[in-house]
Amino acid sequence: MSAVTTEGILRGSRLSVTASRRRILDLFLEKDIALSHQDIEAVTSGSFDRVTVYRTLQTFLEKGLIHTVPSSDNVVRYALCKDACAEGHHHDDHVHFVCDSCGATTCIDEVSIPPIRLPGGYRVRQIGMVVNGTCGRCG
Amino acid sequence: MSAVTTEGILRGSRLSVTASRRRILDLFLEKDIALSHQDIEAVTSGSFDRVTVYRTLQTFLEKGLIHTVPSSDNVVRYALCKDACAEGHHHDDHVHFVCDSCGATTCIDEVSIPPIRLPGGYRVRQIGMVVNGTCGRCG
DNA sequence: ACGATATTGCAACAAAGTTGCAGAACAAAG
DNA sequence: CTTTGTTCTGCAACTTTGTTGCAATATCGT
Repeated sequence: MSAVTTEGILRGSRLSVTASRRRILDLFLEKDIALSHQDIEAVTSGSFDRVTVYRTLQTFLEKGLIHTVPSSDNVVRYALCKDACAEGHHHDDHVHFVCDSCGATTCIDEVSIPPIRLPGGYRVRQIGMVVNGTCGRCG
Repeated sequence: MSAVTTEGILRGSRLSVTASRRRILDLFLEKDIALSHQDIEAVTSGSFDRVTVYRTLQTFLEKGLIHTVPSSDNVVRYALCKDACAEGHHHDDHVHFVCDSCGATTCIDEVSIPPIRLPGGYRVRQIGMVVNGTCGRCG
């Protein structure tokens, strides 16, 4: 298993390698937290068109490179998928953490979501879990 | 403990009782599912100004009458708080269910969220859980 | 280096949410 | 039931966020 690099991920995705894709993917690898469209815009400010960022995120989603993170505000955030994710079918059953202090959203891959029993009639397909609190850096 | 009524809730909230507030609160009680701004607009279509709906939801939030429900799309949905919620401080540790089929988001008060252990450094304040699947009516 | 294909930027648009302000509705008191 | 101070609503104008079509450009395999 090779180190996870921007180049490697892009090659593997069978997508054309372009400056914007490289840059955005770089950001995810470097920051290692979930990023919103706005976050990305703020950092790359003007290097690419707004539309390009939207489309890049959309493409990454479809190719299974990133997944969306549930949130209570109205902001969609995306995070890098780890190995187990494939196109269309996400292996996304890890806990997401949102720090009250620094606002960062991180995937906690070490902790998987506990099973749950629902009242009769409900059929469970997927479970999402978001924990709010303070992270190691801020606590 | 008295029955939960629109009038009762509004009185208790120390807010002025107005037509729009009564109507919106009615909707929550009647539907018993989480509603987005758009859902409300669709039903009340034009009875009130868009702005009034935004402000009413905002006010209800602040007074602790409703809470936001985490979701994976970019839509903020609100649900009625049960007894335990107070102004500012929500007792919101129940499971939310989103039906793939009918799209309804419901609060499952019967099931509380299992405790969880995070790696060192993290401090937990609140946990949110969203289950996707099919509900009793659709399954 | 070339040609087919995929990607980008632009412009225009649509949808979602916010703000200030004047007029209307409300609640409390007489 | 009327007055009065306060709160709420609707309007208009605006900002932000997200989408679409199309021409120009960059990418990739050969």
